[in-house]
Amino acid sequence: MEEIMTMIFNGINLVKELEFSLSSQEPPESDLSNSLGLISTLFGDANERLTILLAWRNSLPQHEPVRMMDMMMQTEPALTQDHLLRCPMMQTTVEGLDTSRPRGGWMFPPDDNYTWRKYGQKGILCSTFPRAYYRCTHQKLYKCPAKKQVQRLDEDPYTFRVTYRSTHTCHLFTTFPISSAHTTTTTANVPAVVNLAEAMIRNMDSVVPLLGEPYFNHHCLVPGDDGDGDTWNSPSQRYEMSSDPS
DNA sequence: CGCATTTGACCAAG
DNA sequence: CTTGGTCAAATGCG
Repeated sequence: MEEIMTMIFNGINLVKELEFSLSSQEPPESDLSNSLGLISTLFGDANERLTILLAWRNSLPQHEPVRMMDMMMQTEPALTQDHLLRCPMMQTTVEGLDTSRPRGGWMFPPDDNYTWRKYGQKGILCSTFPRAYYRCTHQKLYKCPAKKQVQRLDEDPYTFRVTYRSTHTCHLFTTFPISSAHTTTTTANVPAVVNLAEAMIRNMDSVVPLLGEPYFNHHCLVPGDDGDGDTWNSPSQRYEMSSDPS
């Protein structure tokens, strides 16, 4: 939200500058066009982000989302979750999508308020893009077993599948905000989605301030009950790939 | 210097 | 053997 306000104020400043330049002299038409475009983009982006934020807030349950997530993960310690993160403005040009490392201008999938350390990356069969493996930064300190995989989708290079596994135990040792609010819930999966989505939006606001229209296509999957909990869900089978039945 | 990332090697499972 | 996941040395960065 802070970022949205910043964008609005920036827009206002631009308007003031434009007003000043108009009152003092007639600026070149190209400058005028640039200014107007900038202002329009800024306000447009702010509006879109505000709309999305409001939409998500309206869809939020009343419980505290982080707690919902924690509780769910603790009741299902072996749970694996898949999410799709859509990042339409990931890069200004589409070239270089095959690259595996961020360069200037790259925008990576929004994070989830946890700190992750990358420990591996591997090319995956039938997938153009490599899969990245992350574990919790506090794995050593707190024996935190949380891990995640990030995989860019062939059929939509702007979409990342993020697969979570194991629960974070690290925040039990930190000042992570834990309210004493009730944590009972009826549906286990939906709140996790909401939580992630909100986390993503928060992160978008703080990390990618000039990103236009961050919208997300994220799914939370009911994990297959494979019993041992030692296998990751097979994403390609758990997502309906409407366009590509690879 | 400490921490994170990169990347080839290694390993287990099928 | 192939494949996905992890390790760990090398490297980069603040």
